[in-house]
Amino acid sequence: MPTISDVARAAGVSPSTVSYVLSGRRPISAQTRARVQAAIAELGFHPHAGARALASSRTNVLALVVPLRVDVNVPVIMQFVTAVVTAARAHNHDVLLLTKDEGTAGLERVAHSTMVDALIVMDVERDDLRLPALRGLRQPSVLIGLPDGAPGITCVDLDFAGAGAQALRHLHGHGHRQVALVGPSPAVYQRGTGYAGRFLSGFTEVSAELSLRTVAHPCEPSAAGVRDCLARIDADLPGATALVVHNEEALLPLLADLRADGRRVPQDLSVVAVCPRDVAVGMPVRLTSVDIPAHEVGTMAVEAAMGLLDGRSVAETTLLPPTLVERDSCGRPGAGSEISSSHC
Amino acid sequence: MPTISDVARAAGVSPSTVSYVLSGRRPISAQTRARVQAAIAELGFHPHAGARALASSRTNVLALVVPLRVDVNVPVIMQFVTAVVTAARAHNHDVLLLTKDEGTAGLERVAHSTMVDALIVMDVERDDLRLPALRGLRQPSVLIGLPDGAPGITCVDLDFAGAGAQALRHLHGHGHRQVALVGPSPAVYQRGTGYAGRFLSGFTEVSAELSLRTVAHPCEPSAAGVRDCLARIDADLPGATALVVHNEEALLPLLADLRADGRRVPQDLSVVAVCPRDVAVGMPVRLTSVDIPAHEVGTMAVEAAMGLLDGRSVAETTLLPPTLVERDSCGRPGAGSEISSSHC
DNA sequence: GAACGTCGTCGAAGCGTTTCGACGACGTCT
DNA sequence: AGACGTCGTCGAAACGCTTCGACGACGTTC
Repeated sequence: MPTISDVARAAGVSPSTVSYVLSGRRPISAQTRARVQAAIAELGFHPHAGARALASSRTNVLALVVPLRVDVNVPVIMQFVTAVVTAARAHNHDVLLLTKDEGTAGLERVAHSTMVDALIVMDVERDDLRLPALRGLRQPSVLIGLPDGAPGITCVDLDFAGAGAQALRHLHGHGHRQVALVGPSPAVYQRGTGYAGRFLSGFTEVSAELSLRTVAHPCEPSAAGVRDCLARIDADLPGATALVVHNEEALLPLLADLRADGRRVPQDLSVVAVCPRDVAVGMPVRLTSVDIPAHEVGTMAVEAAMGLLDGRSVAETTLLPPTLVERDSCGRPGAGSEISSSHC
Repeated sequence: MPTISDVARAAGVSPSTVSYVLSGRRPISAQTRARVQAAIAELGFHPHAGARALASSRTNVLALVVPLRVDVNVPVIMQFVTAVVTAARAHNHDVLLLTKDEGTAGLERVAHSTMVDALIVMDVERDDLRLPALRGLRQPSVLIGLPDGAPGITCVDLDFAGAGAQALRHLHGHGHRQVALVGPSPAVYQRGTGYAGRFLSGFTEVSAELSLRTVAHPCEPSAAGVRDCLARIDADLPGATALVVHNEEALLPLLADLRADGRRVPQDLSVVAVCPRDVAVGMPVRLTSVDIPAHEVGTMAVEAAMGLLDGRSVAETTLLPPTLVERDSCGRPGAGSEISSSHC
């Protein structure tokens, strides 16, 4: 492995000059620069990351903390991850993957040993134990999610309250007056993950504002859980003409159940999903959906981290506005009754 | 941030002594060790990763290359990832996440700049372009998958040929003589990912050996793709009494389709799936399945990497034997016909 | 033409570890 | 009692880079 001194010797300059060619921190004449670059190419020189980190106290590595729990939506997480990795690479950074189950210790380990320049933390809970630890670190951090109170840490997330509101307003606009919310799994609520509650509160507010009849039930993301949840909805709000489904995993079993039940979407029942675009499009019925912009959120989180590292001022909280895309799963209530099989 | 010298001063010893306490590479008296450890704890000392890497040429970081393509099975990938991260942590290593789309360049970047001690590469194709690059690195690598030929690189994977054979033998044992294979998406075959072909070849061999009538079709993992695939099977092998499904994403739509069609599992049609256990169990019908042991494979890959780093000798190829678990989706052909709705 | 900037380069001092050789202090063996 | 190991510790030299101050060599400016 050639070192910077080897390159310097080959180019007939000093090591510092090579360093300045690499970093661009001081002007170097075009000739010298060319010679140095030729030497670098010829020798196949790559600066030693550790040496660099030691001398510059910059690692060009970001830590990303992912949940490995199974009750979270794996494909969505993967979208976040790829977005973060891609965005980080665009800023010449790499990503060190930590799992949430290492908890506070993991964060402190990588931060204290100076393995990373900044941390991005997913699946943040409303009152997350890791927050105090993050505040104590020398490195800045960015949360994907929105804990309670003013966290004093940069946060990026979808505006889930707005999303809940928008989904319901859309159905109201189509004439629906009785709507049920199929929420995430009970475990998500119990854990105190903020987005579930925020979505629900947006939903509930609009429900009150427009005087709608609504119910909301969490839903275990299994065939049985879905059946259960639908049964409860039928019991509590038998006149429901539309469903808002904030539970990606439940989507497919739910649609299957409805079909097996002879309830057609959208003729007998309208559905608005909250999920990534590709999921909405891949369903048997192309679903009208509020997008979960994992890619944007992940990218913004990295941008925020870069901003913090560069000393730029960064908004403490960034909530991305929801966008609802109309597809084929929403109709007017009762529109399909004349052709539909009856349903009590 | 305290340094090793600060610790040494506080404990009244030299920095090298502190280092030896930390690494255990030389004997240190119990007293001294205690004093040093007290000082470490008191000052909250954490060795600087970069300095360590520079001095020892060991980073304690593994690179993990994941595919971020969407035609691969995201939850399974995530299982590999968590297995690798967990196993790596158990060996006091961290994981740097690379995406496959950085290709050869990404591998060389992290390897040449000495960011990692070893590389683990997922989604290896039969004739993978990255293989020559990996061979050229100073760091060892481990493949998850099995390329063609003797790769000269350590490989770990499930024995997919054995899995295909086992699935078909199981159905044969239940009396099935006409069986269709629902394969992965065509993209997987085209890409040359080895496991699809290996599974198919195991399936085909047993088919010939037992003189069964079989067909095999790839299957796009969408509602439409599944319908399509089932239609083709009905056309090519109308007497099929069982399905082997080597396509996790197709599973749910497929079962939904069958149900909508009035074909009950297992009374009218038996199904053997190839998928992780939790997926098989979470389906509307608990599926008899050949397990995809992502956790084991990921762990083994890390163990292999550690072995290589420690200079132990490691088998070049490790194929994990498949395990089939019986659940509720296999019956005898025709067993349910007396109660079933007729089906041509 | 003297004073002053700017530009391009160099030398050297770190950055915080690990590791190798050295070296007392002891115990053990003959 | 002398030679010889072993044990526990130290000092110093890397490891490969960045960065700061310095310093010629040139234009500019009055």
